[in-house]
Amino acid sequence: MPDPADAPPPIPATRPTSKDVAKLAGVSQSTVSLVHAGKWAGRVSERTVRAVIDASNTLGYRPNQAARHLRLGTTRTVLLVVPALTNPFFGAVHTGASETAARRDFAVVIYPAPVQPGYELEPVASPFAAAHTALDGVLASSTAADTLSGLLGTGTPGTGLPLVMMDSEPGTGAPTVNIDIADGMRRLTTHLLGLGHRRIGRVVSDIDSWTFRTREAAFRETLSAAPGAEASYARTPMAVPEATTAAGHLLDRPRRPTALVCDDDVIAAGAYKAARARGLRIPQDLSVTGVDDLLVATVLEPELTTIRLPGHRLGEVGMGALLDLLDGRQPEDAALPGELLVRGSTAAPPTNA
Amino acid sequence: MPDPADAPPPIPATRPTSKDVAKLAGVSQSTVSLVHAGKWAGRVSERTVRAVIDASNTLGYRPNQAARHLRLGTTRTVLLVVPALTNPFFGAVHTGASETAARRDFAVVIYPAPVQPGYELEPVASPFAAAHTALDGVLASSTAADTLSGLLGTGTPGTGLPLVMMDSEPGTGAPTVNIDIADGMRRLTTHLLGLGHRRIGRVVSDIDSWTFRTREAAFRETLSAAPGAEASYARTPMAVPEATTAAGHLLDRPRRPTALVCDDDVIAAGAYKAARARGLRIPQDLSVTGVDDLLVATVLEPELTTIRLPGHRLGEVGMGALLDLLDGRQPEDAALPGELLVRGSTAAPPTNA
DNA sequence: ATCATGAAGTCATACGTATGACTCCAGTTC
DNA sequence: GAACTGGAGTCATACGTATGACTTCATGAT
Repeated sequence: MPDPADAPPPIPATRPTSKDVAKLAGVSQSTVSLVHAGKWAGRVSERTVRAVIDASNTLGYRPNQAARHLRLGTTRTVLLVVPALTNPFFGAVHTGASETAARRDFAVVIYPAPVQPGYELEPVASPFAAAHTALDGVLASSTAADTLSGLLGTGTPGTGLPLVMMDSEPGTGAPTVNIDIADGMRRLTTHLLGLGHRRIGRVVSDIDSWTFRTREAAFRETLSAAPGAEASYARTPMAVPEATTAAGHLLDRPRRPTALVCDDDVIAAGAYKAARARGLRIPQDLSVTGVDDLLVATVLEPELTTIRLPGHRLGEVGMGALLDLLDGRQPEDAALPGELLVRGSTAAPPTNA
Repeated sequence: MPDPADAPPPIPATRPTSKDVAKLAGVSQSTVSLVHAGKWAGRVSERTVRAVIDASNTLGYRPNQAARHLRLGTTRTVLLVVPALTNPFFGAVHTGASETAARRDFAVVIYPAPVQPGYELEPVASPFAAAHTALDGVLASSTAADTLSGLLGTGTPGTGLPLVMMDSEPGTGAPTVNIDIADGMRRLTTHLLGLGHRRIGRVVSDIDSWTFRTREAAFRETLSAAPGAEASYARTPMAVPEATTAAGHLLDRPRRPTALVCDDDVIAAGAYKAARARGLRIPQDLSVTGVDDLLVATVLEPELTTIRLPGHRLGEVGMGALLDLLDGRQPEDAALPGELLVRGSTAAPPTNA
């Protein structure tokens, strides 16, 4: 049996720990921890700090997150609940949110939630519950606040999870960060009324959530101020084929609307198809508007008049509010302005209308 | 001083632990752990199991993830690296990936990476490094494999992280899961050649990655088999305005191409704009094709002939491969078929061409 | 010489779980 | 009655970190 002292120094296959670094640097594990936490001022000399850093680098040491999570009682991970990432708007929200989170050393886990109708509890509950205890907070979008907060359950003690809602009814418990879509919708409606439109069709989303209720309320409120103005309605899922059908119903009415105000750009794309199928020219025979300013808005011919929603900013501000909440500061409800973009799809109604 | 025995039972504000459950159920902490892990067969009687479950429910107990991560040396969290979530294709990839992950109790953290040019290392490295030790593996898409694997560093011992690449050069280290875009591109090119096109313009992405190199290689290979066929090129970022300009250059050439084969649907949307600006009708004067089958493909008029990429499936299969890898099984390289969708944007070239 | 002071570290412990090694006991077998 | 068996649990410990309490030592003040 060879002398063990002659054996090459054992290279551990496992990830190095603070103890390994301590041994190499000739200090205690505490010191390593202090250095890595940046809390060594007045406790560790600069020379020792350098030695620890050098040792850490040669070993490729990274603090074990699981251990610090356990010790600190925090995971620096938050959950982002969005309806579907296949909608680029929520891609933007995520990007904004995780940039802000990263800046404050938080990770973001996404849970894409089924949208329709309201919220299915089952599919949300299970992966969510699994991650439950590994989360510090939740940033949720476009959903019934009560369902979600029921899920977060302040019922059982110590179970409540800090929550910020995006695009949701303010004043219902959780802090909210919204896009001021009411303002945008008023400006849009005013724009159409100013062009002379009086018979306006609304192609609305079949999702019952704050943002769509608000869009409709702002529309009606603005319309009611214009004498003689009237509205007709069609409801549709937010997909092109269905929206085409829904918009078609409005266009087939005896007193055809001269403008279609759609709840988002995808629905507007359907409206274009319906108009085209009936030989109606946009904007000469029919004005069309959307909401979102997605890629399709500028691909449509003519380009779509729409309200640009600041998704990226929404994510930033929403995440900022959540992180403030986690720091113990109570964030104020926020409302971000949308922007009316007037493009080629709106014009004065035909004179014979 | 009142008798402490008379004080009401202290209700802890903190989350209950397995110890609390144990006390309530009158068993040891070990037993609680065994029950929750489902490993009690032959070690705990059914009556006791029920008692533990009841106690857990009344207290609202959830195992602390940080503690089990530490104990088990695993976090059940993987990183998904994608270029940008604002591209709905990657939204689909994420959805597929996280569904598969959830089914096996894994969480997915996204890191949206800057695409251009190649990969910036700095921005990737920092949030990534932070999460580094909290990850079990990485599923990465569309990037230079060497940059990323350098980041994952098998250099320092014990630092390597299991990695699966999507849409990347096979055989360069990590297992790959790709879309067989070469096959799709061959079919697409054959389709155009069959219609009679011989002068074909290529509007290619300026990103240098496997998928785009492969598209081009398959195109050229197919074209070279057709006598007299020739190709012209324009390079562009994947955004509508730039693509419009690039496609315009091709259309302004003396011997104008009769078809434009674009590297994706967004670029194709730009080609539509360029054609329209020059009074060219699609498909009578010019055929156009894309790749992806995004929403825009069916919004364009006429609808776009394109290759549908199974993004959702890519995410599923990619995540499956990664989880297999984590289980110690070596996954095989996979290639998923794309689907050629012939729509209204392709037809025979004009006879006078 | 004695004491206080502050710098530079180390010690010991707790976070909550999972699990291999035990113990204990009621039957059973010889 | 002794030895064994298997069921039902418990014990003790380790995972890697962060941090309040402690120690040590040199310096300067008294």
